Amino acid sequence: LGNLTLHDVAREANVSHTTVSFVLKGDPRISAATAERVLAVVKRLGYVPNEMARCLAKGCTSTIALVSPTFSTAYESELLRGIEETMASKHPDYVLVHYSTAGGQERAEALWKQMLRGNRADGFICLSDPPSQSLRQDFAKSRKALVLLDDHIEDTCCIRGDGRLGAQLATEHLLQQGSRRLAIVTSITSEQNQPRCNPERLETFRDICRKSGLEPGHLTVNHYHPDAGKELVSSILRHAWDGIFCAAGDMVSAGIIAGCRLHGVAIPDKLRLIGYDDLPLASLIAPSLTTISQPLFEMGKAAVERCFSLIETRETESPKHIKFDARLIQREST
Amino acid sequence: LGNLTLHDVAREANVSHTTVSFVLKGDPRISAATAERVLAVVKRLGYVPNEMARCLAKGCTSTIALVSPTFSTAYESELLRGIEETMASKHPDYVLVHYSTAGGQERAEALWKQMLRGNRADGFICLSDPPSQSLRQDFAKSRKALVLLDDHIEDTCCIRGDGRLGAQLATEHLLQQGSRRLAIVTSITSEQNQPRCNPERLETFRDICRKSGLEPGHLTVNHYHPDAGKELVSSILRHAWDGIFCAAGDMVSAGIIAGCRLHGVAIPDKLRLIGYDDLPLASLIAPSLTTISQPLFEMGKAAVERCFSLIETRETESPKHIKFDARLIQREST
DNA sequence: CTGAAAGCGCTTACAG
DNA sequence: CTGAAAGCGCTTACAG
Repeated sequence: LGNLTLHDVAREANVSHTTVSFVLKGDPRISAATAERVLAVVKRLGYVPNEMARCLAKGCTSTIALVSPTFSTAYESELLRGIEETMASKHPDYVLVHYSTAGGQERAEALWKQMLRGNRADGFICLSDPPSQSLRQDFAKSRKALVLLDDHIEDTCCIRGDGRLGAQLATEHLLQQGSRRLAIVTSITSEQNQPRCNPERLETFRDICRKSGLEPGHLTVNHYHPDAGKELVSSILRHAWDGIFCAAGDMVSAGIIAGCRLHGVAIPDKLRLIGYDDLPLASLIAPSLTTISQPLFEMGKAAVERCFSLIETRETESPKHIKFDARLIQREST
Repeated sequence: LGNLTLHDVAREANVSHTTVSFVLKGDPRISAATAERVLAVVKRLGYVPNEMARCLAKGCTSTIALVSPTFSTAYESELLRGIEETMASKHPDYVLVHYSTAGGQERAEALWKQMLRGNRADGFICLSDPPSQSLRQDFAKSRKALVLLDDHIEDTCCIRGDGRLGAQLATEHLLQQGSRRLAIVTSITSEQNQPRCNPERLETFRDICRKSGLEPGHLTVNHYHPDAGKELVSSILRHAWDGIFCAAGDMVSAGIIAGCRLHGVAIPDKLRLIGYDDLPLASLIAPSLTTISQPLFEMGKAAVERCFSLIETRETESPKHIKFDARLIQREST
């Protein structure tokens, strides 16, 4: 509706619309003089190509899609920053768009199909539950790049933190500090697009406990919110746990601390607590939170880089898995 | 590349590709029997229409764009939730995509043009600095819906919290509690896509201070991070402020509290502090934070609703400004 | 150095 | 009740 097209520019510049198209993509066949004239018209008219038409004709999109379970996750903040900044600095010509799979398994599946078949992006960076296997095959077929974060599926490129190391550091630290009744807090793996649990952390925790002759406890939450942590406290008291590895993250940990204050449970004297992620929050609450830190910014950067290397080389070789370090940040809660 | 098209479905179902298109959009002209047959083929083949082609042909996109200064802002979390959930429940047929204007004024401007002229969405919900006036005129011309959050530009539809009320509640509360040396903390309005300052909060704070015969102080931060708050503390001590209204939000407030602990400043005895936003954080830190709460979820919902009413009615009448309430949540910091 | 033509995969009057 | 045809705004061999 009143939108400028290539033809408007062409008419104004007295060339064919093909020439305008060539100028815009910098084709060397067009003489400098013509190019300059066309560019001047483009600028004067404020012409911007219609992306839809361009994509349809070219078959690719110049956009990368970031797919996460929700738009509003605090813990991913650094990860997103890594992704954003790497995109902006290394691939300024690409647009990064963010999709949320919120709304249940079915919606998520439909969204993946939309994105994939609707040809909405050239590459996909996924923080959500990974697409199903048949969808992944579609990805491979359609030669779209797919990078999974915090996951480990053999047939797909994955970037993740070292959950085994993180859990090991946390569990051994609790033992060292003298805790003997240990429990882990994880989120629940579920169909409903709810938080999922990192199995590496859980397994490692259990292994180490059992090797030490202890029976590991297991508590679960179904969302990453302080309230979920608060609600855990009565159960923690009932079982008399004295060391909690909150693999569900710092937000839930903060809730546990708040709940303990309400119930008069002294941290770290009666209960030691370790979180995961090292959010800014961790050093602000009282007592401050011992936690496992991952290089989230770097991981985001790596995801973008892998994504583009998949796009550029169209590798078909076995997908690379990249694992990042984890370290323990000790604070007052242990 | 090997992607299914309407023609593949048509061939398989022994109809014309027009018929398939009609079936897909539920045109009543197609008999139930034919429709069923076609739908079965669609399902069997796993056909999904190419969005790019569809958009090009239709001229609209079935997508709403959310535009924010970064993907990773904690304070907007509830706002985003309101937007997301309203989209998912009320407009499941639409796709919500999130763009970030991070990377400076120029990139932002280019992105707006891309989005607008590239025809990437039918409606835009903006949490960033608003597009320039000329861009806004382009929006009007191209009949794209534009809704601004937390802004107040006459020619455009805006959803915002009541900054005057919030500032009034905060300032009067500080005075009531006995503070006499008041300062406000705001972020900086800048070209660089950095945090911007809400002028209503600043003006109201100053007015009330002056009416009470006090000279208002003004501190600024350039990002919404606890560290920025921490750095403010030495300046706070130097000026001996005893009441701070941190209009820059709870994250910065949390940093001020942390900084005060380091410097041994007792809150609220020596310094009273009020934040803005009522993040989960506010009740978790120690001392817990008195703050101004806005109905962020509702505001997000309203933004989506306004956006669709603009799309549906294509109103040309004067744009509506909607203002939401603010209330004071008193906790330990005052 | 430049242009006419076909095609990307859809939608939608229009005709039968 | 169904189909042939034009068109959405680009790109890109191909021809001149």
